[in-house]
Amino acid sequence: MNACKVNTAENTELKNLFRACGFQTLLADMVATAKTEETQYHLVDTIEKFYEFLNLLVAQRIFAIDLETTSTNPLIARIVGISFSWQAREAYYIPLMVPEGTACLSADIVLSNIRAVLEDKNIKKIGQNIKYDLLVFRRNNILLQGIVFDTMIASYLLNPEKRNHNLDDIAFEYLSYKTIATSEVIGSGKEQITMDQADVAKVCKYACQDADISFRLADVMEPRLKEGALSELLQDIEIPLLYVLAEMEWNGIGLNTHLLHEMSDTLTAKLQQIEKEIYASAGYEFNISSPRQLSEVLFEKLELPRLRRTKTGLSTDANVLTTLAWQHALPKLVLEYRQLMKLKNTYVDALPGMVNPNTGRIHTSFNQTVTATGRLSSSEPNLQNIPIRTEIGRQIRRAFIPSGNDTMFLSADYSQIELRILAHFSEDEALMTAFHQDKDIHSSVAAAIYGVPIENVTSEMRRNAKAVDFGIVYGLSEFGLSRDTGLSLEKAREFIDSYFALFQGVKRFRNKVVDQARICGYVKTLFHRKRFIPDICSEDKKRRNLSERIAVNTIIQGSAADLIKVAMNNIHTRLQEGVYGAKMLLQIHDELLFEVQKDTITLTRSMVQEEMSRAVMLNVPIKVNIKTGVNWMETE
DNA sequence: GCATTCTGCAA
DNA sequence: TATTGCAGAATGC
Repeated sequence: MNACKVNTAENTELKNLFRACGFQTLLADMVATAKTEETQYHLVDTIEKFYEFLNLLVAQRIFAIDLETTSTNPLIARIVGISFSWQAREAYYIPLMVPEGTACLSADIVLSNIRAVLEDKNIKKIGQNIKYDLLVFRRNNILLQGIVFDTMIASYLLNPEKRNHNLDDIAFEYLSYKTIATSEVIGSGKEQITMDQADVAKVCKYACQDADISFRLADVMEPRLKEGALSELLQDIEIPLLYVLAEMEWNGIGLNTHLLHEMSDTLTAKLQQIEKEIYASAGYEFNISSPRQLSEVLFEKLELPRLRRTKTGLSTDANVLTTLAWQHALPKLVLEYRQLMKLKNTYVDALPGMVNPNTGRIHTSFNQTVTATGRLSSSEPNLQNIPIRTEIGRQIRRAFIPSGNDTMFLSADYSQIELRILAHFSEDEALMTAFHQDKDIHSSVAAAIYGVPIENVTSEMRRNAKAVDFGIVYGLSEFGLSRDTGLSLEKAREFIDSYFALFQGVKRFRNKVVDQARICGYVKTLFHRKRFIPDICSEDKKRRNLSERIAVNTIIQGSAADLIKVAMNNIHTRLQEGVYGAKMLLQIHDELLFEVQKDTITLTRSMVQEEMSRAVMLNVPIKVNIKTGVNWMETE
């Protein structure tokens, strides 16, 4: 049998996988391959064929669609071709870009003829990472509608911990199908497709395969989702959300690059100054950014105490340096240097380069299939970790600006949403009461633990209580708590004990979660998002403990993620009423940032407030704080 | 060039 | 030796 080409590394990997599953069969016999399967892939490259194709297309109620493009960035990409499949092992490819000198259908004619089908919400579409296609179509003034299935999202819901949800991996997992390697068709896959590298027939084969596989996957994955009670989560939350995320990515956010350039110059001057002081303090010049060279200075030259080790040497992280700062001037200088260098390299200097030349704005990617808990992630650039905690860092937020003088930012954030969800699940009397009475939750917890009236809670008491509240959400240990509060291990243990004595509902909830996880092997969120916890019964205490923390945290963090996704969908629907003059720009886990027309700001404010608060009914109130400002710093 | 390690930013 | 992420610089292969 002629199995497809598999490189050595992949081959070994597959064999190991099969061994792990107890299979002895030869690799070649196990895997269906592109080369041994009968497929009918049609190249639609003449106007006659296109009209034939069109006749078939308009008769379909559901099909898979896939775009070949010139770039991985949908806001730059141009369409190379479009593939369709509405029957297993059969697909059509319409090239829109071909080698120079070759004839090709006009993109205008093709797009204008298929537009009605693409924009018909009653004609169902399937895709792999279809948010991408949605954005590329939008650049071509086509508003894709009727999306009912995304194989990437389906794979994510079936196993959110999987690292790759690319089509090749999913096809192998659910269809035992080994695709033609992309590299065989168009090179490394990261390069742009140029017609010198690949002729149309090859691209056709690859494009048709993707649409075909996507179509077949939907068929296989749908029952799997039903089995896992995940269909509603996909249809009611994730698929509608994909449109919202595409809209947010499309909108982008304005950046005052001039301000950032000024900040960069200031930082450069400060850094040079600190650098000089560090060299003077050390006695010689070295690379401050190199942990290895720095530890040589700190621990060999200056003979400062060696506080903590890493895998490869001595740690020089902020904790270590803060402790060492008591004994020597250098660690403090390095801390300052590191802080400024971090801000400069990661934000101040990097962000201006991410501005899209066509729109003059920053367009992040919101990834829907990355986190194990159901949260979104943001990348290129990550706009979910813009500094806020230190004054100098916070200044960076001033550079994020609304598009014009008639617009402002509006930010809306959930107040203590994770603890409210904890109160909801645990039905803890004390916690529920505190929220019903709208008490400051950390002060309230401090008052209970220290046994003082809430007005007598000191800032230190509150700080410690806050650390425990965080700890509960993350799954706490006395070590972690003592590390965070500076309390002794003994004190930290006492603190935790008294917390659980007072909040017995929380204790019961934790035990219940762990028991459930042991029994079914997974935990579920508010909207039935699942995460498997295979190590929950591990013999290894460390792994077991980690699994228990993961179990508790996933329910809380994941439910909070579900909740804000529902709110985003509902707000998006409301915004389409058209009376608001507002755009959703960013989601930062418990916060939404909007750009709003000044004259509709009151209206938008109350709508956002309403939709976020009523996204789901908990047994405690949901509180939302809303602020407006002329830049992102002013809305904090 | 690519992967790993350390570091540090956010919720 | 607290949960989830992304990214830059140094470093090693």
